Amino acid sequence: MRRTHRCGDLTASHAGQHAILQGWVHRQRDHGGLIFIDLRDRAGIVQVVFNPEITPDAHKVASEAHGEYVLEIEGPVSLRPAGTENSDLPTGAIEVVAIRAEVLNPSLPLPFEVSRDADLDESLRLRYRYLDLRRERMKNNIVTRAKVVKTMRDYLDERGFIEIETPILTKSTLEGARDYLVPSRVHPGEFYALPQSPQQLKQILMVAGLDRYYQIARCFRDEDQRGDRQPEFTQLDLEMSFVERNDVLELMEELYIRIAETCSQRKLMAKPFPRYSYEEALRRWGSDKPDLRFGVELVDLSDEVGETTFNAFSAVLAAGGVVKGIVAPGWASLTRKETDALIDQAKQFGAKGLVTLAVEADGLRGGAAKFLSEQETGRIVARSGASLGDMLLIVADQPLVAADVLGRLRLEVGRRCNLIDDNLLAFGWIIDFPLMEWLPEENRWTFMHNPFCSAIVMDADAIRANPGGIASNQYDLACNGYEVGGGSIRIHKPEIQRVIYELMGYSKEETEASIGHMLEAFEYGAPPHGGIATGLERTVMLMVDEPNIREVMAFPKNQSAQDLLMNAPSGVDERQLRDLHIGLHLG
RNA sequence: GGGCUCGUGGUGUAGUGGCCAAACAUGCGGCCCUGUCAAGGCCGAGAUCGGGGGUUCGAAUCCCCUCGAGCCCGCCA
Repeated sequence: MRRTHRCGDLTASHAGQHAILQGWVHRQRDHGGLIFIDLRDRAGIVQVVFNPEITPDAHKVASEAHGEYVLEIEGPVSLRPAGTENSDLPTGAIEVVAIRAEVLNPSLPLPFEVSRDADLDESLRLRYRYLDLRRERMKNNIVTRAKVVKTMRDYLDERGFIEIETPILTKSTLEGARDYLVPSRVHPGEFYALPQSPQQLKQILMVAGLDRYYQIARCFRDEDQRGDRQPEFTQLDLEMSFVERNDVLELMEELYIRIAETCSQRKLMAKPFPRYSYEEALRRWGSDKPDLRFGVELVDLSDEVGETTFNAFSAVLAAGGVVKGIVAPGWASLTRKETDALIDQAKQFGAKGLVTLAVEADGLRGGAAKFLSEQETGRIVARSGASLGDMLLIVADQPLVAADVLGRLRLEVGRRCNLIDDNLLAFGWIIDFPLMEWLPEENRWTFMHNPFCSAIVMDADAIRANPGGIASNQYDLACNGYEVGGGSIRIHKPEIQRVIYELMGYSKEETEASIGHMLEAFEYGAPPHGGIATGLERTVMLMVDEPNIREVMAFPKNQSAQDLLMNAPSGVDERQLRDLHIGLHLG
């Protein structure tokens, strides 16, 4: 290797050393006489100075170099002349005085500027991802991601975990997201599925006695994109034998504290992480992944309007619903148009409507105000703690709907009122989820977390008798409004596992076809076990304060699941399809 | 599948019916310039305003269709 130093590593302590550097032209400043080039490599930027009177050949190379040319330069590392130091640059005390320069490779004019942090069209960035990744912000994100992964590996290794890989070509599951399928050449008409997570195999590893497993696991889900969702993503997946819920929680909490303290500028809002039951999280913040960085908690106003003649409230209360609200500070000044937009948003979130009541000097203003008695409005204001100039946002609906809609509106309020401190990481555990949830459209039960999650009371008859009322051993890690991860203490007794599938509406045959291999494994001395999986990208997003999962992946796909750099997906050769016994029926 | 927002020189923006045969910054080309660090100064090239159709005396601007992008809802054990 010819290079002697990395550009960004040079400091005053290197002064006097002879350096050979290789890197990219970040910027060039041509003074006609002197030329300055900021040379950049992964470590950073250093100024190189070219003097035409001393080294005319090197100066000529520098004068022809443009942005992103790859240069090799050679010369002494020198303290800068007094008064020309640049304190903004880590290498600003020194410069390299070039005595020789060579263009290793030129660059075409760029489709966008690497040396500038600008908001660019994303399809352009993705098409030229190799240029995008040269930008400071993206480089930092990718480096931080590597640091997070290394922290995870080091930490789990210290605690006796072993990293085990599980197959990428695996079996399709009945429940969950849509699978990515891979046709089998050897078995016509049969398919592998890419794993949505290594869930079943990690449990089988526990049966295998491997005791403490982890994996930085790639997962695939063929669902539509979101800001925090990609078709393929990475999880920290782990599983432990002979543990209880608290063992997993404490293990993960210590890991995430270490990650936050070593990989992020942001500060932990609380440690240890607070724990809230699912019921409390929904009641107070309207979400099972609440953003705990700000208040604006939900208020139950059902009692305050219990006797009301206002039909929108009384009808809902009579049907077993609730009337709940939040206080938006200062929103009494919202225009009619803004208020209408808010109501539309509430409807999009699933509410039948939204009652807005502005707190003004002479009472409450809003469409519903005239239907409420003075006593009622007085009680509402008192209970909610709303002050002059605030606006009450009230939803009357079934408890889950009201909580969900207000939870989303709460985030909107937090954002728009600048109540959120960007510098904070507010982790919290959400525990005591219900084991199962009723699907009215399908007339059956389904699991809340995954079908392998155990109940706190592991009694087959009790579960059968009241599936929705049984508390489970599920736990989620939430942070700043994201679900970072979730896990559970699992079912390790085959007869209990069968009850769950029975409640989900599967026949004995369907159950055997789907998870017969696991049920069989559990007959051979399965240890009690539990684990968790957290999203790596979401973790890194939180550490570097990025709002989008694509910013922490080297080569993400766009909103329509395309890779714009490689141009995937793409058509394939007829011959490949024949080999796979695939015929196309395009609509 | 649905809703919302956006699409103007290479890039990022301004322009919301005539003042626009489109402006600014940056990048690009040329010239000048020996201590800059987003170097500076002067000159120049570069856009049929995503595409198609319509309304109008007149359209980047209004309407319809279409393509593309992003965000959200549905979906996501």
